[in-house]
Amino acid sequence: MAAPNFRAPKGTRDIFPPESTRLRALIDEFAVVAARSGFGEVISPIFEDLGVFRRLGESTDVVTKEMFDFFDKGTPPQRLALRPELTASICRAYAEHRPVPPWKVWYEGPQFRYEQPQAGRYRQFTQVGVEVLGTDDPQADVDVIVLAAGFFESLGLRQVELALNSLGSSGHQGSRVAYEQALRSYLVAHANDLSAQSQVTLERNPLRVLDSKRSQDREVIAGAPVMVDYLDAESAAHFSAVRAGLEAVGVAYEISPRLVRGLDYYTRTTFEFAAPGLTGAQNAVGGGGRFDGLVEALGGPATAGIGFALGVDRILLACDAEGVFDTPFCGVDVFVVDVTGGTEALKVCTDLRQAGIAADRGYGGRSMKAQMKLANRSGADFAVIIGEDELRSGEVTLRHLGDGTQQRVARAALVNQLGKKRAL
RNA sequence: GUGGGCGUAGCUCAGUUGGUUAGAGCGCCUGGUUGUGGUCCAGGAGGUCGGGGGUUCGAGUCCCCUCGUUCACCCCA
Repeated sequence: MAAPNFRAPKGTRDIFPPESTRLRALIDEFAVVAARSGFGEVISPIFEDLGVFRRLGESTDVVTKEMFDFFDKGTPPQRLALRPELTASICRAYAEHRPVPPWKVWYEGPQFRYEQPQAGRYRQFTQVGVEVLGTDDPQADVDVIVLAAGFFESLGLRQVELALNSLGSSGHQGSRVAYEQALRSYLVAHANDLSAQSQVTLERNPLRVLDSKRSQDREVIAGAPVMVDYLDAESAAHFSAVRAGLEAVGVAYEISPRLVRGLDYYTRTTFEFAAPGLTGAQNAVGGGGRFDGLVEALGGPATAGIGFALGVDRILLACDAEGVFDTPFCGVDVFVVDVTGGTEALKVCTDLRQAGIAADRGYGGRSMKAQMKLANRSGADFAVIIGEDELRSGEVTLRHLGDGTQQRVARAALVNQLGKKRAL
């Protein structure tokens, strides 16, 4: 392969049609589903003060080693970072502007993590998500989960599995603290049977050990105390209300007592969507939970929050695996072939486009044969052909590219004709 | 950050134990007479074999480094 001077940076890629069309369609579908549940879109900056993301927790990899951070040109320079996720940005926006709760927002866009790329894992990736701030009503949790499940369904995905857990309340009196202590002492007692990596993880955050996929750790983890047994009364009630809500609307789920999400801010409800159709280890297509302390950690008022983020790139892979959500058509309706110099194509295309008909034409005054090839490739149903004859008589030839039939049509009647044919 | 696989035309790939001007299919371009695509036929363009260094009379083929990619760990979407 020739060696171009530049390539897309590691872990990033260029997305061309028709894949880009499909990605856009997926985001559009999400926008429709979210709006239907009363969510409005928030467009926040792609970079933030590094401190915003520091609040995600100093024991998370996302914060400690995966941040794309840099200094701006101010005096003194400000330390900024490309967003590794959007929940923190949304909470910062809430703390800054104090919208009236409950604040229901959805978002979409690129996020950045300096990781080792892999199938379904990029340094720049796209997520869609929602957050509800300002209520800890368990039915908000349910609404949010049902929204995600409904979105998967609207794409045609059938095999997405929902795993549910509660991490209990955080804070000094919270049940999470009691559980962490119990878990830590259990794991410490069995440390000799854990893998070396898990022993390191244990120091940092015992909860994360539950996430280990190493076979060596399996036995110890299986015997570990379970969060659900340590829930305080309030958290337990919240959890069973969420479960009751899911059952009321018929959304299937599985309690997954070892589901630990990677970001430290999660409290109480946590959940994850997995697509078993995806090969490899990257089969989580989305996840979320409560982050009741995050707004406060960012300097805002004590505010409950619940939300999720879905990985667009992985969802598309899951759609491929199930053979659903086909790439939408991304061609034009009509292709104009002009062998009289091109000015007629210019005029006809302009007329068609003004009438709302997608039209394209060839450039460079190529032969009719070459232009017909372009017409064929464009995906258009019709070719409008303009030669010297048509030019003289004020007509065009309208050719149906499917069956090859064609007819002469007066120039003035073209838009009308096409409108009628397209309606068929 | 750690380990394994891979890296030949735009795409998917062949390239014998290192040996003459590096190939195929698809795609692209131009033709197949006088204005017509999608099928068919014939031509053509396009590669310093990811990049750099080394071994050798000679390397796409061997060695080292590097970059990218892929799989796994880690982590997460």
